[in-house]
Amino acid sequence: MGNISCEREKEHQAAAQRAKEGMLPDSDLEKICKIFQMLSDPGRLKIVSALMNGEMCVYHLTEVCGGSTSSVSHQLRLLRDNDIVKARRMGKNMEYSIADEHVREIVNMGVAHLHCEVDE
Amino acid sequence: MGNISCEREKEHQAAAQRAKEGMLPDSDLEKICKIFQMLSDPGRLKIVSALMNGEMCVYHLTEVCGGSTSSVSHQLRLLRDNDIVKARRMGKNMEYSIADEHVREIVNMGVAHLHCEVDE
DNA sequence: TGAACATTTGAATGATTATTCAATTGTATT
DNA sequence: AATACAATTGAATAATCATTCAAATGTTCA
Repeated sequence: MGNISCEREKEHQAAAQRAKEGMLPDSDLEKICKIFQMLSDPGRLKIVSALMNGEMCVYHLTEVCGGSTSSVSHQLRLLRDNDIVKARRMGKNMEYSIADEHVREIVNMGVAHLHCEVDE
Repeated sequence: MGNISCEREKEHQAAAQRAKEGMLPDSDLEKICKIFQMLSDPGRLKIVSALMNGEMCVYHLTEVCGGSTSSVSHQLRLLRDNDIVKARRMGKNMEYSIADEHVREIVNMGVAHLHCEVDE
């Protein structure tokens, strides 16, 4: 190994060393991935960004986001299982809302990245 | 439509109204999704978080992240095509690095979410 | 030019995933 | 209890995706 010839070899080995030492355990990486995965489908992201405006029931979510009640419900189940949204029953309806502030921040960060285009 | 009976019906309609008015166009939603999608695979997230420590070549990335050179290269291609990382050639090697500050922030946010557990 | 190194590519496989449709559960109303 | 409304579920299909292996490209050095 290490048979690499490159001017900046030292910096790279140092970076590699830091990366190895600081690398999160796989279990953590998988948890983080799950959050991103939940936001990586247009339909789900639409639901989440709709909920950023306040609590809503499935009926309204379907009206706002389009698609069938069933597909919205399936998406909500995934979002719920992965703690992106939370739900509570109010009579016949289920009220969905954003699970916590972190989710808001992550989504807002995605939106921010959209507007501020690439630097290089 | 609108035949919903629920105590908080007014709030929900207001939220739905705001959501409709403020909803990002599909093209924007898809762009944001792409970013999240890139970070939603453990292998890719590992690569990205390794690169948070500094520029590295494919050889070192493979050493740090595991897997085959080929799979790392395939993942890097996706990350590159979607502006998560950037590359430049240095002699025989390709040097990869994080594309911009936004990517760093989004990843850091994911890590932060990990430590600060659910509020409710 | 040829040999060795570093990385990329393409095609193929198997695994995950979103959506649809039909059937079902839970709740309120009469 | 029966009806209607709201949401969920499960199975099936089609689409997307990560990984592998073998072959190819680009680069340096003798």
